[in-house]
Amino acid sequence: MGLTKTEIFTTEQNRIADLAKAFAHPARVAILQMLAARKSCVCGDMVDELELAQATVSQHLKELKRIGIIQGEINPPRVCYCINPSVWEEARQTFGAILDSFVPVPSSCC
Amino acid sequence: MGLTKTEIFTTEQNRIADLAKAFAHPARVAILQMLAARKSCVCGDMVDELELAQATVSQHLKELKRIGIIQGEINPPRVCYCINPSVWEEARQTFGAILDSFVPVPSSCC
DNA sequence: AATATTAATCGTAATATTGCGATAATAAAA
DNA sequence: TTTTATTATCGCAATATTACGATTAATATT
Repeated sequence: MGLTKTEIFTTEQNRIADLAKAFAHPARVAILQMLAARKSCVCGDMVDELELAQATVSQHLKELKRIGIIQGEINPPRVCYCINPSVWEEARQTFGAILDSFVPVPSSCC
Repeated sequence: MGLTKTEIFTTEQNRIADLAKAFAHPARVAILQMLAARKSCVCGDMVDELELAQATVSQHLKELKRIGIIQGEINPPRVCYCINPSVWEEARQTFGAILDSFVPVPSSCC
């Protein structure tokens, strides 16, 4: 098939998956690292840093905007992108919670 | 094209992306949540919990094994899956580090 | 008004992912 | 040895993702 059956999972599980998708491609990791470090902010500068075409970078930015983890401010003819602090915090909480929910114990089955 | 240019990114960026992929599909989130809570452990039990075919669940387990975040112990005719504590800890460190690397400041550009 | 700069979008191509039925593999149990 | 139970793998189909050239859109600048 090739279509994720989102309806059989909880809203939370789907949101976790979406937040993880923000980090699930090395180009998006690179973009988020740049924005987190405030190394660059303008789309064109990021295109220069990454060895990817402008259209490709723009597409990754669009996906990050869809998830909500970044926001753009039009400053013609440039667009300045920034991390959305509240969604970044949501990601911190979300990954923190799930990753803290497992505590290793010696007597596990394997 | 459709092929991620892994060679233009750092090993770290590619590893982060891989670890994120473990959580980037709601079915895998559900599997990891079950394993973290030790709710179930055997493949067949997970197939019962999830409304997905056995082949599909097996494929997600394979991907999680490739990433290293789970490990399986053959206990014929069953296979018991568990979280790999060291890779889980790697994920904790990795996501913790990247998510802590951004600190909001009021005077940002957008 | 014409030009230049920058980013978004469109169209296309190729690879990846998701999902499942059918089959194979494995080893215990009868 | 045959049967049963469980999981992995194969083959296929459909959708998603990644990537890029070309074009469009928006707005300063000349």
